[in-house]
Formats: sequence, structure tokens, C-alpha cells
Amino acid sequence: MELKPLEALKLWHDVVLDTVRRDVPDLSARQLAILLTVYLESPPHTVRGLAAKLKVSKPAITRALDTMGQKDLLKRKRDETDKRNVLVQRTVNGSVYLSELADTIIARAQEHSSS
Amino acid sequence: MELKPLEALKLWHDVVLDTVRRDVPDLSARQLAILLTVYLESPPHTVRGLAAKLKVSKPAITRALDTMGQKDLLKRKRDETDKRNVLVQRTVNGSVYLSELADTIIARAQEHSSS
DNA sequence: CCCAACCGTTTCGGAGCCGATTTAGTCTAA
DNA sequence: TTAGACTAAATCGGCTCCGAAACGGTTGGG
Repeated sequence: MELKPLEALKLWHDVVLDTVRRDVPDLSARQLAILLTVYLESPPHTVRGLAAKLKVSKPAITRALDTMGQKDLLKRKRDETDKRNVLVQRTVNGSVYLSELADTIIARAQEHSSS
Repeated sequence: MELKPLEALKLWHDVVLDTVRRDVPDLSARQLAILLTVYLESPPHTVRGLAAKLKVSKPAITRALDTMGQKDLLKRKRDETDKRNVLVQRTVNGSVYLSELADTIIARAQEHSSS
């Protein structure tokens, strides 16, 4: 995939504009980073691990999991082999959300390549 | 530019992760949308126009201009032909910021195309 | 001349997120 | 068995942002 600076920014502009406009559900950059990490990288995903990866505090991860859990984009599960850990797992709803995001990105990317 | 769903999400993941980690300067999705609109679309840009485009309230735009003005990413200018209007204009600093964002996107995109 | 319409900003109460610290539960090694 | 290490979650005060409504300044038509 080759991309020139102006094309890259236009792509970013269109997609960000889309996500801002359809206000439901509005995820912060941090929340989106968590969601994408859980769905794209290999498990297991713990609070501590995510905090280290994003370089933010653990409570920030816990709160993000709370809000995203309410929206059913992600779910918690106790690690039965070590009950101190919480494993972050995917949901059907979260898959749908990211699938739609991917569709948006692809659609916008094609618009720019054709122009 | 052709892009498969998984590649699109990986690209988004990497870039979002980059922006979350280097916390300075941290722009919300809304602020980034404003910044990109001002730099990519043809002027003039007014508060009212930006609010309509992003589908958010006018005070939200005013506040975003305050914070981004402090960071010297954007500047206000009174419209001399109609002093009710405020024109949003670009700055050198803002150009640099977006240029670096474009570099990040392009670098990540190339990584994925080579893999 | 004036008043209605328009502009961006400010005020207001409410909601959400922040990091640091504390709490409660679990595991492990001596 | 027990003390200490380690986990995630709960608490705390402080900060930022939110939209609705109110506000002052500007414009243009009647």
C-alpha cells in the first residue's frame, strides 16, 4: 500500500469525521486502542498488560473496561488458574463495531485511490 | 489503494496506539476532526460551519479552539467584512503536527504492505 | 432609526475521566 | 501456616468537557 502525505491525512480526516458525527458509541482514543488491541493481538489480555502497553495507569484501564463492558463491546472473565487476574475477552457486539470501522476505512480509502 | 478489513484495523490500531502513548499533545477525536477540516478543506471556516459539519454544539467548537489555540495549532481571526464572524486559520505549528501524523500513518501503512 | 436576526462567547449544573492511594482478594515461598 | 508479593477494583479530590441557555456585539431590513 503506497500513500502520499495528503492522501493519508484525507483518509484520516474522513474516518475521524465519520466517528465524530455518529455519536453512538463515542469511544475515546484510549478506549479504541484497548478495543483494537484485544481484538487484534493474541490473548491473554490482562489489566496490567494493557496498562503497560498503552503506558497509562491501571485504574484507567479498569474504567475503560467498565464503560466498554456496559456497551457490550468487551467482557471480563476471571482467570481460573490464577484468580488474581482478569482476562479481557471479545464479544459479538465488539466484533460488529470493529467490522463497521473497517468498512468505513476501506470505503474511504477506495474513494481516495480513485480520485 | 486496496485494503483488506484486517489490514485496515491493524493500521488504525498502530496509529492510535502511537498517539495514545506519546501523550503530548493529546487531542480528542473532536479536536482532531476540527484540525483536519481546517487544514484540508477550503476556507473560510467559521464556528457555526464547523459545528454543523461535525454535528456538535457551538460551545464545543469554541472550547476546542481555545485549547488548540493555546497549543498554537490554530488561530482565530475576526472577519473584517462581517465582524460577527470568526475565521479559523492555520498556523505553522499545526502544519508540523499534521505532517508528523501523516508520516506516522504512512510508515505504519508501509509496514503492513510489506508483511 | 431600530429591532429582529445572527454571530461567537460565557455561564451554569452535571457527567466523565484523570492519577495516586487504599482496599480486598489471591498466590507463593519460607 | 503465615508474611509478603501481586492482582484488580474502589475511593478520593481535582480537572476537563458536555449541551442548554443567557449574553453582548454586529448587521441589515423595514
